[in-house]
Order: sequence, then C-alpha cells, then structure tokens
Amino acid sequence: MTDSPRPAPNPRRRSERSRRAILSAALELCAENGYGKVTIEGVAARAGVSKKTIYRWWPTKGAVLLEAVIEGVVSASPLPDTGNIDADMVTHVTSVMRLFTSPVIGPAYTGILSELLHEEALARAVNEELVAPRVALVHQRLDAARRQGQLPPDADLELAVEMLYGPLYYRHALKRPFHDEQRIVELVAHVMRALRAPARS
Amino acid sequence: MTDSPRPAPNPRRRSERSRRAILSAALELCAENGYGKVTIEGVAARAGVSKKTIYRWWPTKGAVLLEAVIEGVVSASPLPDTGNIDADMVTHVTSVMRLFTSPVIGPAYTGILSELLHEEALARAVNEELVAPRVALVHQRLDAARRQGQLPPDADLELAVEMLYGPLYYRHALKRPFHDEQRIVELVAHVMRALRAPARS
Amino acid sequence: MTDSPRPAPNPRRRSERSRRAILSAALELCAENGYGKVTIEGVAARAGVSKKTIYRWWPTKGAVLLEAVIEGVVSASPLPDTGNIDADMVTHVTSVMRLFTSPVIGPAYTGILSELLHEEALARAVNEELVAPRVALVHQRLDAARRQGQLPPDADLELAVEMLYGPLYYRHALKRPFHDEQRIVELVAHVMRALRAPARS
Amino acid sequence: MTDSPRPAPNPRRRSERSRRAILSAALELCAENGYGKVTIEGVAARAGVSKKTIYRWWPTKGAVLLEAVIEGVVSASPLPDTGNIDADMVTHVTSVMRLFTSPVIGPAYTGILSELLHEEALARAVNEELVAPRVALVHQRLDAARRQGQLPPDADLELAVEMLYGPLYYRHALKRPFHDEQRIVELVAHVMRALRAPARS
DNA sequence: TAGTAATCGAGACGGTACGTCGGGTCTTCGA
DNA sequence: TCGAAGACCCGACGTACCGTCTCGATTACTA
Repeated sequence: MTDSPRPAPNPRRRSERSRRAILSAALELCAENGYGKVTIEGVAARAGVSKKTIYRWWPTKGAVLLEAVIEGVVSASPLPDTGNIDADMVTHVTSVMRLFTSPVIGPAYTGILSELLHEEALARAVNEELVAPRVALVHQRLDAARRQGQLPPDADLELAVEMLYGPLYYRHALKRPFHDEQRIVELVAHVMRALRAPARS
Repeated sequence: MTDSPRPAPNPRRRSERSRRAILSAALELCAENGYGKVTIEGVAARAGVSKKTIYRWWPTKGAVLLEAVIEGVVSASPLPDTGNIDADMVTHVTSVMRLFTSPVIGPAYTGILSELLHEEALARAVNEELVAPRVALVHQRLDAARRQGQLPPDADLELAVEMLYGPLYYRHALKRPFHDEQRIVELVAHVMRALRAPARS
Repeated sequence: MTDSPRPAPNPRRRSERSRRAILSAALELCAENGYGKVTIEGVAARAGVSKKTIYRWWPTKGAVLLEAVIEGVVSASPLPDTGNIDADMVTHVTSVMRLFTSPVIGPAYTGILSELLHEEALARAVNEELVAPRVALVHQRLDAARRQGQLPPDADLELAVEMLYGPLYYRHALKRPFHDEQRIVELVAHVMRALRAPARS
Repeated sequence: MTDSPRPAPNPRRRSERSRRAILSAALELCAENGYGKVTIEGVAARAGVSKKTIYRWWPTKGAVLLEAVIEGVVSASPLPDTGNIDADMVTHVTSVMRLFTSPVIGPAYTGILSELLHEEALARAVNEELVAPRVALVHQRLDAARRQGQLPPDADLELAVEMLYGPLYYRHALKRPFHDEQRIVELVAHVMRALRAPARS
C-alpha cells in the first residue's frame, strides 16, 4: 500500500537541519505573502536548500505545509478534562478557532484547506494525519462525559462533533468573521442542549 | 460597485454568444478535470474565444465560474413553505447538499470555495451575490416559524443557520463523504431540539 | 519534409526586435564565457526576452548560434576573382582562417562544431545552410580557373577543396595553433601543384 | 605535472576492478546513446560504482573517455614500413579513417574531439598523449622515405601530414560521410604528387 | 595477524539549467 | 472596428546532472 513508484530515499540519511529549515521557511512565506504566493522555488531559496531536497521528501507544497501545521498544532488546541464537559468543549472549540486566526499557522491551514479541495492525496493526508486523531480525542472526551452521566446514554456523539466544528468551518470556508468567545459559549450550549433534550414523539 | 480601474468596456457591445460559450466551457472543464486543471487558456481554447475576451470581462477564473454557478443555482435549492418548519428545513438542507454533489455545479462551486480562500474580492462576491441572499431566505423562513409558535420567541436563528449549514461545509471542506438523507433528518432534528430546549439554569 | 510536429508559429508575426536581441546576446555571451557557458536562460536574460520566445523559434542553442554565425559570415570570408586562381585561393583560405580566430564569430563557430558532433540535426543544418553554399562557390571558382586553362582539365576539384580546408579543420579540431599567412601560401601552392602535376604512370 | 590541488589519492589502493568497469561503461554508453547522453551519473550507475569514485580519479567525463580510447587505440592504426611510402601512407590513413568509424572507439573519440574544443586541459592531453606520438611516427616514416630518395630532399613533411590527416578531420568535423578506400588512394596520390612536383618559378 | 587507514558503494546535499506551462498584456489581421 | 488569434515577457513548474559531502562496509597495507 505504501509502495510508491519512486526510488524511496533513505530516511536515515535525511538532514534534519534541512527539514526544519524548509518547514520554517514555508510557514514564514505563507504568513508573509499568503498561500498562493508560496512556491517550492521560494521555499527552497529561503531555506537555503535545493529544490530537489524538497521534492525528495514531499510531493507538493501542500504536503510541506501540512507537516509544518501538524507540528505546530500538536501542542496547541489542547483537549482538557476538568470534569465539566461543557466547559471543556468551550475551551477546545475556542482553541480550534484560535488556530484559524493564528498569524502563522492560520494562513498555512487555510491554504491547505484550499488545495485539498482539488487534490485527493492531500485531502486524505489531512484527514488521516491531522483531523481524524483530533476528532477521535474529542469523541473520547464526550464518551467519557456520557459514561459519567453528563450526557444521555443515547447521545449522538458523531453529530455533536460536527455541530461543534461545523460552524467554525462554515465561517472559515466563506471567510466570514469568526465567533467571539461569548458566541462559542452559546454554540456549545446549544449543542449540549440538543444532545440532552429528549427526541420528540 | 463598478469602480474598476480598467477602461470599462462597453457592455452593450458584448457578445452574448461568447459569454455563454465561456461559461459553458468553464463548467465543462471543471467537471471533467477538476478546478485545479481549469486554466484561462484552456477555457479560451474550448470556447473558441481569445484569452483577451475573457480578461476583458472577468478578473479571474474564479469570477467566471461564480457567474456560471449563480446562473445554475438560481432555480436549484428551493426554500419551500409547507407550514412545517422541520420538514422544510430538511428539504432545504438536502437540496443544498445536492448542490455540493451535483456533477456540473458541484465541482465549480468547490473550485470557487477553494479560490475564495486566498482572494478577498471573490470571497466578497460569493457572500454578497450567492450566500447572503439565500441565508436571508432561510432566516425569514425560520422567523416565520417562530412567529407561528413553532419555535420559541427567543430562538437564536443565526446560530440555527450555522448549525444547519455548518456540518455540510465541515464535511465539504475536509472532503469527507456527505450525509445521507436520514442523517440530515437527524441533523435538523438536533438543531430544532436545541432551539426549543430551555437554557440550563 | 518541413512539417514539424509543433504548432508552427506564424513567422509573419515574429518580432524582429527580439530576434536580433537574441542573436546578439548569444554571440556576446559565447565570446565572453565560452560556448559551454552559454545557456538559453542566460541568453534570454541578456536579451530581455522570454525563454519561450527562444524555444518558439529555435530548437537548441546550437541553432541560435548557427543563425548568428551565418549572418556574420555572409559578408566575411569573400571569394574574389582577380583572374589568378592561386592568389584568390590564398585570399579565401586566409579569410576562412580569420573566421576561426575572430573574437566574436570564432568562439560561436567552435561551439557549433562541438555540438554538431553529437547532434544530427545541427550537423545537417550546418552543412546545408553554411558549408555547402560556400564550398559550391569555391568549386565554381576553381572550375572557372580550369576552363581558363589555369588548371588541367582533369583536375580533381573536390579533392582540392578538401585539401585546402582540411588542414584548417585539422588544426582547429585539435586546438593546434593556426597557420600564419606564409604557411597558407605554401599550403595553397602545394595543393595547386598536386592538381597540376601529372599522375604517375 | 602532478601538482593537482587535490589530496591525491593513493593509486596503489586503487580498485582495478572499478577502473575497468568505469571505462567499459563509458565506452558502452557512448556507443549506445552518443557522447551527449553520457553523464557521470549514468556511467556510475552502469559500472555499479559511486560517483565519488569517478571524480576521485578523473576530472571530467572527457578524461575518462580519453583513457578508454588510448587503451583501445594502442594496437589499432598501425604504421607499416613495406618500403613503398605511397602504399604505407594509404594503409595508415585508411586505418585512421577506420578509427573514426569504429563502432565503439569512434563515438568515444568523437566525443573527446567535441569536449576538447572547450576544455583546454583535455585538448592538451589529447595532443600530448594521443596525437603527437602518432604524428611523430608518420613524420619519421616520411623522413625515412625522403632519405631513401622516394621524396625530394626539400619535401615539406609537416605540410604533408596535415594534407593527409586534414581531409579526414574536415569530413569528421562536419559529419560528412567518410572517404572510401579508392578515394584515400587518390588523396595520398595527390599529396605525394604535391611533395614531388617542383615549385613553380 | 591484528589494527588501521584509505577506498569503496551508496546516495543526500546545494546548485544550475533544462524545456514546458500558464498568467496576463499587447499587437496584428480578417470579417 | 471589433474580436480571434497568438506572440510577447514573466515566473514557476518538476527533472536531470553537476560536483561535494557524509555515511558504513570492505579491503589492503602496516605495525
């Protein structure tokens, strides 16, 4: 499944120095000029690196930025467990929103979301390497809350996740101004209300 | 609104024949090869039109496709009023989802959403000419339901719209498979439940 | 025979300005840095021209320089007719030798002779467009001399041409220092002597 | 003469196995694809050898091929002494012509002649190691004939060599088809006639 | 007969130029 | 006189080799 037709370079010989320089340069250029102006050529020049070195390890500029974003996101957007599911969700959704508006990661992620729409491979990578793990964490947190009785046993957690993330991606996709913190509190409240309210007869 | 710095060609002399050929060619190429492969050059060739003619009337390929999409969307995604707000919302959200998956309009709209992320003017145009009017209609329909007592007087309609559209844009933005019809019924049900449930003490 | 698989650009629309700039830039760069350092990229930059414009009209850098050389050679290396075939040949051979050592045409022609050795198309072009016409002229001049009785009726003119040009190309091919004028006089004398001497029994 | 700025690797440790593999690979590739397609990278791959190993022992691909050619030429193009200078010259010139058209040595020597035109060091090496010794042999053979009275005492032997080799290099340099054996006989005859004919008053 | 120092294969690295594609501008020519 | 055709400058693409370099793994001299 992973047998690409390329000669598959030896990762042990990889220069960590170059790798970091490339990721940094890509993020910087994206923040400075916007994703559209990021070019492999420009990244190579800024990083003091040969184009070939980039192409050796990444298929597209989207993949480069995805790796940069993933590294930057690992520590950001935490998923706390204070015991209060509503508060924790507010914290998490807020941190995700902050990601979109972050001066350095934000433009990069926006660019990735743009490119992913017409590049199947990048879409797959984003889902597998970035989104799926984080969604799984949220799902687990909600599940824990359900087992603790903070949510009804039949709560539709998948739908919950989509209702929490959805409005953020909706505003982002259409470049509408993001929610303020109060609005996020209300959003989370509505979602939790939907989970807890009994289905109509 | 028409304050373009360009010489502003005389619209009366515009060839309607060329205009339609360009819009059709753009939609076709987008459907066939995906938005990323659409080029002004390719559209011009397919439409049997000079590149200059395209640049004379549209600033970017996104603008071309936007015009094509708007023409195609006018009649689609209707907003019925059967008196039952839940059912009407299911109908509408389903029709919006159908738009994303439509074989000819879908790829074009996807492309627009991609380009809009790094082009302010297109983002503005999409919101003003396409999204805002339709959101206003939904808002009106919900407001009518509220006045009829199908929703509580303090229902947060703006949030409702976002919770309805959000999951669709979330899945679209990440190229996840769309909801089936049953899932949309459940989504609408959750949103309505959230609107009707009393806020927690 | 001339139907290249390329779209065949329209020569009437060609920019003479660009053409001259390209030929000049190519000759200059060749004289300055040597043929090996001439690159299409460099020529384009020096000529203030797009690479595409070069590739549109010439297949290789060799072809560009060939055209430049041909233009430069037309007026140089004259073929006089003073009535004295020996003197005229000395004049001509000397002018050819001067071509090899000319500061601007020389390096270009040397480069062409280098590239032609591993490029069939260039070899053909050089023979057809540059060498053959000039050899024909020399042949005619010798033929005229033969008809005037300055050479025997059975003189082998083809061999004569080769014996005149040969030593020049021999020295050039091996980068040996060229003949001085006195040596050329002797060379021509030997060739003429060979033509006039009776074959051995 | 050995004053290279390089660390000067120890020749005693040199792998003869690699050396032969490199020379063979270079000759093969040159014969198969032409000199222009020969690359250090390709030679290394074909020889199963590291690029570094090639660069350690040769400065350029021209140098590699020169070494290969010299090894192959040592026994070829003999210089017989049957007592008949005309016949011996025909034999020798024919053998030189055969060299140019030899399927394996020919392309390599052609490549060397190409590269030597823009590489001073290679030109010097070719003259010193390959051409000069052979020219000296021819000169000696002619000189012997002169002393034996087969040529006049004042025969210009240097010019003779150039008139014999010249037409071959002329045709080779311009990739014109080579002389057939009869033509070589005539060429040698002309040269000898020139040497023997008295200078004009 | 070990130790050790160089060469070996492999191939990643920073570069330069390649030949191609498409962008957006500008000129020419035919209907 | 307008619009198609398309040549133009430009910038980036992804690839091929260049010549240098660092790796372990032999391999062949030295101690």
